[in-house]
Amino acid sequence: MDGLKILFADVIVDITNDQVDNIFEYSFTDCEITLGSRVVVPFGKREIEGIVIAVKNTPRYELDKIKPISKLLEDTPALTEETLALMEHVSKKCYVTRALALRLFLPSEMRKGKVKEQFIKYLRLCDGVSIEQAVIGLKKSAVKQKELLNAFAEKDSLGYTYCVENFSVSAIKGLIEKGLIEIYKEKYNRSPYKHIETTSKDITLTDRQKSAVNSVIATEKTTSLIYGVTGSGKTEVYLNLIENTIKNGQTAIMLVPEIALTPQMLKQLRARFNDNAAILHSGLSAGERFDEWWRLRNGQARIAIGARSAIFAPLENIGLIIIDEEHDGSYVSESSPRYNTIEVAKFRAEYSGAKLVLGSATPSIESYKNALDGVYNLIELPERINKRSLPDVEIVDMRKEIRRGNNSPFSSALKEELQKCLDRGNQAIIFLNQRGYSKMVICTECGHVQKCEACDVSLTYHKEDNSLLCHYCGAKYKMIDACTECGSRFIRYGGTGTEKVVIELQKLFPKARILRMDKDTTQSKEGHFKILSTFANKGADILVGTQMIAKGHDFPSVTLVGILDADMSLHFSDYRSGERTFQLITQVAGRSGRAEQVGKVVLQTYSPEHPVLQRATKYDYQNLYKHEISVRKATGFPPFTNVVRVLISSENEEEAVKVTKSIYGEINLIYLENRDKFRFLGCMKAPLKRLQNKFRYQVLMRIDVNCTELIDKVFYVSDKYKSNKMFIALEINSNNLT
DNA sequence: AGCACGCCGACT
DNA sequence: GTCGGCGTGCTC
Repeated sequence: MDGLKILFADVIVDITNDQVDNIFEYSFTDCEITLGSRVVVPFGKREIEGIVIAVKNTPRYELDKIKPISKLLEDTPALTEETLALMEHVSKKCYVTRALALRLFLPSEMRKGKVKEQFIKYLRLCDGVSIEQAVIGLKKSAVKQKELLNAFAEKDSLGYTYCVENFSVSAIKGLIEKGLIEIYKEKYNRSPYKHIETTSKDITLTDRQKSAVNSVIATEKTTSLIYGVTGSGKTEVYLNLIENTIKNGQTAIMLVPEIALTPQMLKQLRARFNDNAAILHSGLSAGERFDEWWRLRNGQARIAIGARSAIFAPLENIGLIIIDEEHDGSYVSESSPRYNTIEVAKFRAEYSGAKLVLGSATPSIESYKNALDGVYNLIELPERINKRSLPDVEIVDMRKEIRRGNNSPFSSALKEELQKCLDRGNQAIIFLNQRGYSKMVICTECGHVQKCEACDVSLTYHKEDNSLLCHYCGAKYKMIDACTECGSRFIRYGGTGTEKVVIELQKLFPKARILRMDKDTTQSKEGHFKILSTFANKGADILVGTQMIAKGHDFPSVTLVGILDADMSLHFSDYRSGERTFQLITQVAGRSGRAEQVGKVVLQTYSPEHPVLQRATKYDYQNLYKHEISVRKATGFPPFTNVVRVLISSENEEEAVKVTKSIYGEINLIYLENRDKFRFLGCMKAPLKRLQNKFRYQVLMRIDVNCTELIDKVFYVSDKYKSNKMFIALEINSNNLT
């Protein structure tokens, strides 16, 4: 019989090393093995997990060297033709091995194979058993057994544990022995955020929302950009689009910028689509993520929701991808593979013929340019629902405050507004982008600043556990009581962090209940969710927090937002600092006055006349865009070029310098041949010149867009220098070049 | 990534 | 003389 016909498979083994970034051939006869199957293969002397990326009749390799596949891990192939193609794409675009790209598609717990499916036991009547007849057959004394049998009149199956609690083990056993009932197992899905209540409100779309929905459906363009002010009801548009997609029998991906935003989005999705929505993000437990992943893979759930990594959701027949707050920096991965979520989404959308919807109140300069150029379908939602006005933004000049002798983190204007807000029983949000107590610890005698031993950065004082933390490498030191240089006991704290703000606020408003939300208070499981729901349920009056409170949360009672350090991001030497600052202010401001009451924003700054701040107070995105785009065109920055950095790091500084010079030399040759395509080329120390004991150098360049082949060349000349002591990384349009 | 092979320093 | 350091190379 030719059922035993030998087939051959191209396999990617799960080893992320450049030297094993090859396709290995194996033989098999098991017809269950197909494209995308996860398998175990012999590799050298070991057994390694791998993925089948092709199946064929004839091998490329010499027959006697081909080993057979050891086993098939799951019957359902983990990847599909589409996700395999995407894997290849990511591997090429991000300059990473296929094995590393593959990991994006699988829940990490699936690889080591540790997490098992969980089963739950149920009881049901055996086939052909009638309750009435069975009850007659029982002895009179078997009261419990009779009760249990009768319980099946209501339901076909009962939970095993439920029966044990309500009847008894012996009753169950008795009935099983008589052949009347049986135990069966069913897969149990550990579903996250079970306890969140679903708010289902019937919503009628406004005309503008309706036409937005129609426009996305009608356009022949793949990508639509919904440019809608905060509170313009973008979410409702999304929900309608998803509904439409599901009705068409297709699937959808919905991305939000932060894990913290998934519960509230899930709430709305569950209200509309029940358990048709599955959540995918790193905040879930291993088991939860595993189950949610499989619910999507086998079609039980057809809507994937999550932060950026959910773009790799195992869905087939995708009809819609939504990226909310598309301008957000979190959509660009900061570690390898350094993928850009929007780029990945475009690939998936084009491959599947799906629609891609980008939504933002402050679109990225690049996206807005694409929309104006007609590459994207532009949809505008210029009005807030119910025509509520955006909150008033008041700029406070902190230089004047200091001259007046006010050294506290709060201006008198902010204090007044806080008082008013609290008196009225409303809630306030205080935003500043610095966690800990103080940014640095300085000796007043010799001026020495405490630094991390492994990195070239000052340490942040955390009062809560009386420690000094390095925010870059995570190192923790004991707080000093004397300067480590001169022994002086006079130590000053420089730069205010959230911890200090809470303490100072508590002094000013002793009766106020204050919550803090930053990386330190959200470490526990569902930590974000707990803090946010406490605040939403008015369990606190003031919420102090970093970046993570800026995004998308809806707190109807918040009428005041204080931005303490609007300058922080403004004076970064980054071409995007203006754009980022504008986005941040608009976003934080959007937290205020979401219900009936008019909101207020107090923006504290040392440069009140700065045009970006001026435009931000007027929500003047149009002029911000005009200004930014002309500057970038003139100076050769994205979206007209790509900023490419080759980062060279090593514990040996001399070697790093040597390699940097060699790489620069080689890139310079490329530059000389393509002068017209380059806007800049230079090599220098990285802004953060030492991190985790490694010295960091960089070759920086800006290359015209559409010249990706030049970036490829840069990669190949740089990558040669990589070794186990010399780290080389290529970054394209990275968010922060530290 | 591992594991084997291979070529030079300090030990019973 | 050997045990063992980790540099280099290979895995279908």
